[in-house]
Amino acid sequence: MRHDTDISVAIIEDDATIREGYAYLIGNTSGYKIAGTYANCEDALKKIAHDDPDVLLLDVELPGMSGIEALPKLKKAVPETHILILTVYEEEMLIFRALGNGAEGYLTKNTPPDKIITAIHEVMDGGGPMSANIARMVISSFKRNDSSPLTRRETEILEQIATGKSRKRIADELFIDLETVKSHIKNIYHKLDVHSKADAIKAARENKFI
Amino acid sequence: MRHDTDISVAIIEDDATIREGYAYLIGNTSGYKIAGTYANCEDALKKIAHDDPDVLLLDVELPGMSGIEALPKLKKAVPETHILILTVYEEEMLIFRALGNGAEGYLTKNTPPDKIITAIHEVMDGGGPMSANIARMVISSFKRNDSSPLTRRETEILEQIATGKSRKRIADELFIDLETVKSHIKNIYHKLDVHSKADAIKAARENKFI
DNA sequence: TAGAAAATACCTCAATAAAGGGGATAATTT
DNA sequence: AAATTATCCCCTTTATTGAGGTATTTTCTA
Repeated sequence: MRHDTDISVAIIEDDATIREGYAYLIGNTSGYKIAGTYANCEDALKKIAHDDPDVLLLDVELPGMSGIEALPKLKKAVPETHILILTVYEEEMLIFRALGNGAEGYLTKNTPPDKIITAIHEVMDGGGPMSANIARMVISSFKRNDSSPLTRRETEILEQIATGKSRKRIADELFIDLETVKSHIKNIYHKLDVHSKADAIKAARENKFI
Repeated sequence: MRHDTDISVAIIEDDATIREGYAYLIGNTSGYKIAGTYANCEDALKKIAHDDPDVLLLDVELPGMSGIEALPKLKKAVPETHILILTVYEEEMLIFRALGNGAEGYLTKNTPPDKIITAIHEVMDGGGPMSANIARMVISSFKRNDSSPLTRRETEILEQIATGKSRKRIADELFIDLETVKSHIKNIYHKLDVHSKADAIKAARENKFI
């Protein structure tokens, strides 16, 4: 039985078998209906405003425009639609680019059917469904390196430098002398074996010291 | 029945009722056992190395040392233990500080018992269990503002500035003239209504333009 | 409680970067 | 065709940076 309150779902996926599989799964789940299915982003961008789905399942590797490239355009076409990435790719770069471009969830393709349905519901409900390993990667991206060579004060000062503040301003805000800040920076550079602000920030970020 | 392969769980929670409730739940679930329960972090830090749990459920609001302060010390005491935050607090600041300090999951206290058990298993398995709203906050933290006033090039240059690079270096790396970079910066400052690097970075970060 | 580590402050120096102002003209996009 | 974006050029003045030192006080921690 179909209701007006059914959650409408659209799919962008180039593999016809997979696409129809998902459509079959969702179309036959009570409370859900299919608003449209598209084999590529170009096609989707033409039709999606009319179909206006509640949730869009988006593949990232597609012929033509990639799912990630299409994200901002899709967001513009259907701002209310919740976009859920559904892909085999698990590279950090892709995940963070997808989330940065407006994806509200990220599932890998080994996700069992019932979890996909749950995720659709969750994203509608203000959640951020992620596969377990994706969630761990996302959490890891926050984690500081607990064996940093920098002292607490040095870390604090390098963080301030990374916000673009001048040494003078940092000194003022930390209520210490400019010369003290300069000493700390000197020590930071020695420890990180760098000779410039940019290199220090780069080294510290790569190693999660800041 | 208890096995050597049971997942051992410890709990730091000041409310005795809640603490014993969790202990009862976990102790009576097949495949799980309680390694220890503590009412505060000071107490936990004394005993946890001996109890050596696989997973630690950690409250953030505690008398004495807070859970977040204790995180690095706990990590040091039991580096192999997976730490799962279990709290009523949902402030962004707390969440990001907890994850930055080594928490591998974040659950709110309305999480039903079966989900807590699942989360314990998940964190052991390399996942990053989070309550739905926490996951959304975490995902949102990655999302760029799609109505930035900055052009693509301006955004790119401001990102480079935020890495601490000099204008000259940015010009070299983008294969454009120093004067071009200066023009872009001029326009960025105008658009963001700021008069310095630090303020531009701050404004852009706050508004998720970069 | 002694020694180590961290944080603090001071000095000099040359080189570079930043910020603000004024322009102009290609190259894209819409 | 108009608007936006990207590019390049000139000027000035002040502020910042990075590198070389030394030295004191405070705070851990073994």
